[in-house]
Amino acid sequence: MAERGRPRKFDRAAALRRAMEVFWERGYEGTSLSDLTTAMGINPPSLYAAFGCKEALFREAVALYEATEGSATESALRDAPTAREAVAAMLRDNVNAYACPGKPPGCMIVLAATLGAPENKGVCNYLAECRRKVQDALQRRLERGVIEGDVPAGTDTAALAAFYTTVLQGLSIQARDGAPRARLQAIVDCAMAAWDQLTRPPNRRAGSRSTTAPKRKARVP
Amino acid sequence: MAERGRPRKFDRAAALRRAMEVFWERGYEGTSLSDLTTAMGINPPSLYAAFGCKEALFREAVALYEATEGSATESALRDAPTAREAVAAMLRDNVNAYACPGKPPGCMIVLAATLGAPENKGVCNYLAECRRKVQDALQRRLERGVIEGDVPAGTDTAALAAFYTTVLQGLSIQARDGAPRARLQAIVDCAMAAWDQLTRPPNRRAGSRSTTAPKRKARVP
DNA sequence: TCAGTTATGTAGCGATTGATACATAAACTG
DNA sequence: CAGTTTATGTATCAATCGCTACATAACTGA
Repeated sequence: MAERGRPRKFDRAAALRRAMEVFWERGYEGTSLSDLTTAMGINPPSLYAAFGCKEALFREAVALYEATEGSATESALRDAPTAREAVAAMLRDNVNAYACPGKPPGCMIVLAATLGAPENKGVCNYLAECRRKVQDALQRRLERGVIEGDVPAGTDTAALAAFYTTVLQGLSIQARDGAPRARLQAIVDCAMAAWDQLTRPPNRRAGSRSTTAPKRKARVP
Repeated sequence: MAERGRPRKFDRAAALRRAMEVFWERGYEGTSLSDLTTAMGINPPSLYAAFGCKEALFREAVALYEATEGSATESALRDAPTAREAVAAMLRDNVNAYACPGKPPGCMIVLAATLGAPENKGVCNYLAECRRKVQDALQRRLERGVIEGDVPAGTDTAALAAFYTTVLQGLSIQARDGAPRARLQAIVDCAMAAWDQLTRPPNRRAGSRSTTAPKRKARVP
C-alpha cells in the first residue's frame, strides 16, 4: 500500500486551509483561480490534480470550515445541559468566532455564496443545505429539551429554531459590516430575552398575538 | 432647453428596472454585462452612454430598489404611531416583500454583494452603508418612542436597533433558502415576543443577564 | 439645407476567466 | 537497471469578462 509515483511537493491540508481563507474572505465568485494558486503557493495543474476543480475545492473548503471554524455550533448544541443554554452557547460561541481578530468576520457558510450566476447555482444550493442542517440540528436540540423537560411541551420548536437561526445568520451580516464583538453579544442578549416568552405554554402565553393584522387601534401617548 | 441630438430609442427607467431585477436575482458579481444588455434589450454602447459603467448602473439599481421594493421600511418607521408598532410593521411588511411571488426572495441590499473580489469592494461598502442607514433610522425611531413616551427611558435603543436589524437581515437569508411567508412571519412573531422584556426599565429587568459567562451551574431536569 | 449633437449597431479591444497539453522530474516496483 | 506511476512547471487553451472605436442614423438650431 505504499505511495506510487512522484510524491506531492506541497502540504495538501495547508493548501486547503489557505483556499478556505480566501473563499471566506472574498466569496466563491469573488475568488479567481489565480487568487487561489497564489494563496496556496502552487500552480494550476497541482490544484486540479489534488482537488478536481474550483467548485470541488470550494466544497472541501466548506467542509474544513465546518470542522474547524464552524464547529462551535455543533459542540454547543451537543454539550450544553439544557436547550436554553445550548442556544445561548451556540450564539455566544459563534459571536466570538465571527469577531475573531485576524480572521474574516462572519460565517463563511452564510456569506460566501448568497447569490450568484446560474452556472454557480450548485454552490449556492450547497451552502443553503449546510444552513438548513444547522437549523435542523437546532430544532432537534429543542425537541430534546422538550423530552428532557427543560422546554415545555407544546413549544413551537420549528419556529424557535427558525428564529434563532435567523439571528445567527443576521449576525454574520452585522459582523461583516464592522459590528464589534460587544455589539454582537448585545444582539444575542436581546434574542435570548425572548426565550421565556417563547417557551411559555401556549394557553397562557401573553405576547404571542400576530403582527400580520393589528386588531386594535394604536395607542398614541 | 429642448433635447439635442438623436433621441434615445429605449425607455431608460424600464431598462433600469430590468437591470435591478437581474442584480437582485444574481448579485453584482454574478451578473455579467451580457446578462444586463440582454435583460435590458439594448447594446453595450447604449448601456454605457446611459449609465456610465457596471458599478454606476448597480448603484442606480440599488437606489431604485430602495425607492420601490425597499420602501416598506421607511414608511413603516414613519407612519406607525408607536415604536413597537413601527418595528412590527417594518418586519411584517418586509416579510411580505421578501416572499412576494414572481420576485426574487430576500432583500437585494442584504444579498447582492456580501463578499466579493477586492476590486469590487466599493460595491460591498456601498451596500453596507445602505444597511447601516436602515439601522440608524430604526434607532432614531426608537429614540422618538422614548421622547413620545411609548418606550421607557433608559432603554438601550442602540442594542434594540441592532437586534431587530439583525433579524431583518437574517430574514433575507431565510427567504432565499426557501422559507415560506408563514415561517418568516413566525420568526417575526418570535422577535417581537422579546419586546416587553427589552423595553423593561433596566433596574427591574429580569432576563438581561449576559450569556458571555454563565455564573451559576446549569439546571439539569 | 447644413452643421452640430447625441444615440445606435457592429465589431472587436486587451485582459482575465476556469481549465489543460505536454514535457520533465521524482518516486516506486521488478 | 528499465518500466510504471504520479506530480510539477511552462505555456498556453477557448471563452468570457468589462468596455469601447467607429461609422451611421436621427434629432436640433441656425
